[in-house]
Amino acid sequence: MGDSTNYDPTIEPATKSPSTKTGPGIGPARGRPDAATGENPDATERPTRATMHDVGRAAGVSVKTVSRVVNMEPGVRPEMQRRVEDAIVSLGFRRNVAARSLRTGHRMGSIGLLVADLMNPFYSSVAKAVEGVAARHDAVIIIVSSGENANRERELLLNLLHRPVDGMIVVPAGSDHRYLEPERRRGAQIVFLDRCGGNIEADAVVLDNFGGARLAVDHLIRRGHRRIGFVGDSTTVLTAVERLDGYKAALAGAGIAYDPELVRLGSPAVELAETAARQLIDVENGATAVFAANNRQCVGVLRAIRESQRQVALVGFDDFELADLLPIPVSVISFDPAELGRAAAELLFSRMAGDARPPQRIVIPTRLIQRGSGEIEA
Amino acid sequence: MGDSTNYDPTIEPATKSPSTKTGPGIGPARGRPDAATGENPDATERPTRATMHDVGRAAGVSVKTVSRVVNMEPGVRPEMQRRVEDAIVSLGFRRNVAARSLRTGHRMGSIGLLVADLMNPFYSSVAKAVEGVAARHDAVIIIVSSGENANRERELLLNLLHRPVDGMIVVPAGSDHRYLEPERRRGAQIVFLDRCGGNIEADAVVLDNFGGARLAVDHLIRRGHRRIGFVGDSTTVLTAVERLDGYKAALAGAGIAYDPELVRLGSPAVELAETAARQLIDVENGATAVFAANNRQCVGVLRAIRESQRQVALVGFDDFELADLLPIPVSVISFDPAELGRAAAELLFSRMAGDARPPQRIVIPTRLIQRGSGEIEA
DNA sequence: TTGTACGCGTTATCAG
DNA sequence: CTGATAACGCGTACAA
Repeated sequence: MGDSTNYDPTIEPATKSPSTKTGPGIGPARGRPDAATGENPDATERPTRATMHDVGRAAGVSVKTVSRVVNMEPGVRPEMQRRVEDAIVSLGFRRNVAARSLRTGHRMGSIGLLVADLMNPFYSSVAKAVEGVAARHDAVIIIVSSGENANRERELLLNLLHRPVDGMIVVPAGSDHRYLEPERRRGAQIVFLDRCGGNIEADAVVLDNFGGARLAVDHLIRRGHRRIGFVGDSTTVLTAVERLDGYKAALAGAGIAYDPELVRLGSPAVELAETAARQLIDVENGATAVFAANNRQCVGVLRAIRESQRQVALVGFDDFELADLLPIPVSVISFDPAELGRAAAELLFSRMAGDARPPQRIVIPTRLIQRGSGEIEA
Repeated sequence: MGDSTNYDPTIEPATKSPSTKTGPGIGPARGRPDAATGENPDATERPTRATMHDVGRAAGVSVKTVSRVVNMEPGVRPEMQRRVEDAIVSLGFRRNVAARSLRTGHRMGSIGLLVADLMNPFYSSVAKAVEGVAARHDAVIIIVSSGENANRERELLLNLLHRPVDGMIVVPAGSDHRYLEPERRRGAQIVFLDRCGGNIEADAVVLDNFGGARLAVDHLIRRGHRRIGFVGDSTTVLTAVERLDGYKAALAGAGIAYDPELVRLGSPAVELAETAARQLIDVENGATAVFAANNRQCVGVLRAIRESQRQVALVGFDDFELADLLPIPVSVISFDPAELGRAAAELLFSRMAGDARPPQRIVIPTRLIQRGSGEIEA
């Protein structure tokens, strides 16, 4: 799709005037650095970017010397150095990263970050943390979002890997990443975040989903609840499975039978979660407490509870701003999303620097924050 | 800074084994496509990425034919087409975007997006919208954040423009962008978002800051308030000035004297805004209402009001999630951040496609949403 | 219809 | 210490 809207159309030539340099056409132009050492008298405007050749010509040196200065290689006479540096600033020269990477193998100074939804604060925090680490390594991040679509994820991943980027941090939507095996063999560095990759041995930085969910449900059970609802992602998402397992384990630990009627799984949209929660609490013998397995769904459940007449306890997974300012402050399983991003980014850059340890699996701990909503008694 | 932590160190050679192809060293290697048409018997693993040459060799055709297939140019015999396509999938070949752009002028299929803070929902929404438009044009976005630092902004901007990217969307932190003039003359496309660029004639997509602020304060005045506080950004930020002007205009329209004591300007950090708001309301003859000029500061004011004993009216600029679920639902000046991002991105892509109209200035309207907090009477 | 010979801007090799 | 020159992977005249 999107072919007709591609901005790489054939109309371009009309816009761009034929380059004023590099000679009139084919053939070995600029073979000689132009005997005239002074200014160039022909051009009133310079439509093209300055290259190392331009800098060299302006400074009266060869490209290699310019390259040496730019890359801070040793062995350049101070005077040359200064001449080149002056030319660089006066021409506004900057190294072309694309051309550089072409030559050196692959170091674009960019890493890819694939998330599900940029607007989710969880991913924003991750992105910010990743960007921070990247900046310290003089790299930038290319962010794309899959919208939880496995096909799109695959397309974007392969696209980015072949741009190429130096490495990738991936919050996977799909569950089968065998297609990345060839890329990894070719040296692509990939770190999974929040969820492990499927059918692939790769680094991953994840949360203690099981433990966190168990903690939440244990807490509700201790408050006397026995009919505890679960609103979470579809089980195609690994984290959802783990959180559901934690929920089940807590119930089992208290001798409470698992009731599928109290479990609602679906896409992490606020509206859907709200509907689901309504079905759990606004019924006879409904849930007296709900565990919301992610931040979006927690908001949905919150809205459902507000509309309802009943006092329903709630614990969410993933903290959110203003949770403490609500009429009934929301208790949550909390962790630091930035920590996830940071850990993943550090691991990635360490890999790119040559770290060849076997695939790591880093688990970020979670903890319970009591604010009121989870402390409502049954 | 960051030199020592650069991940482009000299240790790399140890990691990468000398390429198994491209011949043993200097000289015109691969001048002949290797008479052996079948498989290559030497390598047990392939550490390098497949190139068009590899595909051509595997399919028994020349690079040009591969290029034709890849770019869907006409004039390739169906059989060739199939052979090439088979080779492409079996080798996992993808066009190297960097190399391509090097040749064709500059079309990296990537645009830069500079924001102040990725974690601010406002910028997240913008980023998501921009990414959506970019995706429809088969482009990706490189996101960097300035942290409201003008020097860093300049560094990042020039860095990105010389990577190169095809275009940039910029939420400026600095107030002087003359350094972008040369870049623009060289054909760089730059669209400013939320705030206009300084000392430069360029496209901009902005909000009706003046009108929105005036609307908010008018509303409070109509409720009988005469001591209305203002918490906003430092006046180095243009939007802050405009919103302050709107505030002043509303006061003037009602014959209320402007009192600098009621105005607090500073960085958009929640904690700072909270402190500032406290100074406005927890004093004798303090403000009975507050206008918070951005979403972060609104949260700060909210916290201050909650801690205070007094009933203080509040209107914020920029809506936020859960505003309607708070004990006193927050009235806001609302607009669609996604609309800003969309408009800026569409304009940018239109420019890149050759649109040469004079610089545009697109203003996104704002409106008041009444929820309760702004309707508290004086 | 297909292949050959460049050149894009940079880095690396090897002579001067 | 410095410079000529060959790649890197791809697209484009032009020849075959």
